Amino acid sequence: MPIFALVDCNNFYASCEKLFDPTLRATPLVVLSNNDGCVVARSAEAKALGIPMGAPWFQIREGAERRGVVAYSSNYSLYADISNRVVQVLSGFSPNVEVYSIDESFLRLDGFAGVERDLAAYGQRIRQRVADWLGLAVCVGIGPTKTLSKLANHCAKKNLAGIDGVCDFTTTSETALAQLFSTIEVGEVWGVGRKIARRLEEMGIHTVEQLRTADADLIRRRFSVVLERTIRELRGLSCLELEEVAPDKQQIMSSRSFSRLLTERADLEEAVASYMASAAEKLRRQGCLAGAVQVYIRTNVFKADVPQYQQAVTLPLSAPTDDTRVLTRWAFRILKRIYRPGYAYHKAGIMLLDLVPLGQRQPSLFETEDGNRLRALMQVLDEINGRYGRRTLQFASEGITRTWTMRRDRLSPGYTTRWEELPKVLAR
DNA sequence: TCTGGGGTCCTAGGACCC
DNA sequence: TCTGGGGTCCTAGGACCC
Repeated sequence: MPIFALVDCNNFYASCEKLFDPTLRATPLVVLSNNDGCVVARSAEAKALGIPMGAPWFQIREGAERRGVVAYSSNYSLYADISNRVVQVLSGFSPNVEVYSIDESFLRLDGFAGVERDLAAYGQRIRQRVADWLGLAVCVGIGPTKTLSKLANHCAKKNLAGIDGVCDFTTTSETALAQLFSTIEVGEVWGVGRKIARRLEEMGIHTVEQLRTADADLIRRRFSVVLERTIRELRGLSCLELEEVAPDKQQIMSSRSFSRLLTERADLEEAVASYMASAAEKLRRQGCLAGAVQVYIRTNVFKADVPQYQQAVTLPLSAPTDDTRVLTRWAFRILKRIYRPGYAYHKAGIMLLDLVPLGQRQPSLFETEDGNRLRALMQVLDEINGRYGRRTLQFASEGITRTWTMRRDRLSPGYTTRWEELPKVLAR
């Protein structure tokens, strides 16, 4: 029988911000989405004050600040770096780790039950080491399936069945499990979102236990095989495997809201060129070529009183490519086609689709350029930017003054990723 | 003034094939 | 009155996750 552990960092972004600034230790703190838009993470203190997840910051700012809440812009290079360190530590506890998201990893613990006195104690050692080495709090959920380990993690966080942040279902009796699951809302289950939860409620299924004991065939017919699989996982039958090697992306997207509304095509071109540059870099890192490009632009959907417009066009390429210049050229063509003067644009995005690995490239019959030379150029570009920082070398089309880039008014230093921003320790 | 970004999977339906 | 059977592929839309 497989055994999964799900390790999840508590209030991850907020905790990262507190890590290098001890004065924030007891401060209610929130982290904002790109463009300083919405609350996407809250420290325990901010949660205790009732700051809602996802709230637009401009709406709640005044009240929150009055109560001492401090807001930070998202600092993804910091979070990504800390995340990698957490994974490093976790790799010391299991040979099989799946990095599920920036703040969650699944571990296989099969066989450990024979060696360890009990898995909950092992979970405690994981918690202790992450706390000692990184200063972060994590919770550990353990179960015979991924879905159950997720649920165990939920219980550990809410202190439902776990003691001190660890909850192990593998040693919980069937009766105790049934009793516990009767107290948890069905919406807490991994894979049951708002819509499905509502439909289940209409069928009289309110708790995890009711879903677990529901008629799987009926659920399959009324919903889908996905939810049926969830039921089997809740019953302890493992249907989802550990994915240790992240599969290649099937599409790469890059989009941002602007810090101000844009009306000129030239400004939109700068944004589209910038998004394309970063998407194409990701594409090359994955060793793939894009077979199609999509560009979209839109006005601010929240402003009902101004003229609205949005348009997206996808263009298949005659030959797949990873060359930023070629991709940008096509993106500009699409932009030219969908751009309408007279609107105030709020957001643009690009997508790279139909990705194929380099080795499966189907050359065009009419190809004349030397592909290797072009590839070398992109390689040099990526190496320089990888070594000296993003946009050390950039395309002129990405813009120089770039007055439209997203707002990041409260950005913390790159504590672990920029030499000039390393924290200083002053000895006296 | 101000409302995020980036993904995956499944299903239904239409077009097409023999 | 009555109109087959068995498939594949693609796309759009909807659900979910973080």
